[in-house]
Amino acid sequence: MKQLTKAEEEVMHILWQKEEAIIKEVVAGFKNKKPAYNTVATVLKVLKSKEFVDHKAVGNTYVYFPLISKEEYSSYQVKHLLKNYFGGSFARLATFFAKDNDMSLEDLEDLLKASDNDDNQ
Amino acid sequence: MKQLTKAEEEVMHILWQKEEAIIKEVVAGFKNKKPAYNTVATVLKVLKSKEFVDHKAVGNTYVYFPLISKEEYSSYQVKHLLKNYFGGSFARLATFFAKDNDMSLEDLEDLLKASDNDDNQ
DNA sequence: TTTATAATATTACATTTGTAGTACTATGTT
DNA sequence: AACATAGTACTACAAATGTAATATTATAAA
Repeated sequence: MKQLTKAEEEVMHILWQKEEAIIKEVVAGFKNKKPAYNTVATVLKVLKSKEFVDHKAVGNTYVYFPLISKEEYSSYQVKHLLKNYFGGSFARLATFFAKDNDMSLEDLEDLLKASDNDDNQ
Repeated sequence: MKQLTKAEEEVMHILWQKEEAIIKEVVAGFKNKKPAYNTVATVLKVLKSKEFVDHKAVGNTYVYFPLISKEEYSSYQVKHLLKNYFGGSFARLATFFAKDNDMSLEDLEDLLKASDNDDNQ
């Protein structure tokens, strides 16, 4: 799987959230500075060529949808991060995170236990 | 902080590992296909302009060294990942990781407890 | 049926990235 | 001093990325 660029990632986040959308809706999905319609169209064309999205004809327009789920891409990202920065060890990442946030490992375990009881988030 | 590209990231990993190095040593640090000397020189120039590395004159040559530690960049990466893929929640990342690796949360906690006793890695 | 509207397709162009050849410079060797 | 060697600097160029203007096409309205 290829890495998403910044612009591509933003568009994907919108598509993941909306599940499917026409170009206009993707533009609308941008929070701050909305890019031009054509800018988004170009990014979507690239994403299509990379097989991250596809589109289907609906009425007289195209509806775009993700081919890669957010979970699949998340998984890829986590693996990359673990492999390249934490020697492939989740424990090492957890330790790092705890230290980086001034927590003890116990704090972190509590946090996990707590989330265990949550309704799955 | 800017994101590192693939080529830049590889060079940074070598510099992080060696702590400092002349260009030739960076080239030697590549595992498989070693890029041309000039390729590495160019990447290093970009990294210098982005303030990821700097160099100092030693004898008649330049020695390159990181300005950003691997830990700082790791921290940035983890934050990005949490923010964009796990709603900023480490617990959610942990849950995802566990599920993605067919582990229960208990397994994960055990794993953390075990690493707790390790010599810090 | 001309005209407006909404959509996609085509084209453009600056910047960044990836890769590297050639030029230049300093120093060590004969 | 002339030459080889090892290093950096300069230049080049294709591909990818980011951004978007303009052109074309297909309907909807007048």
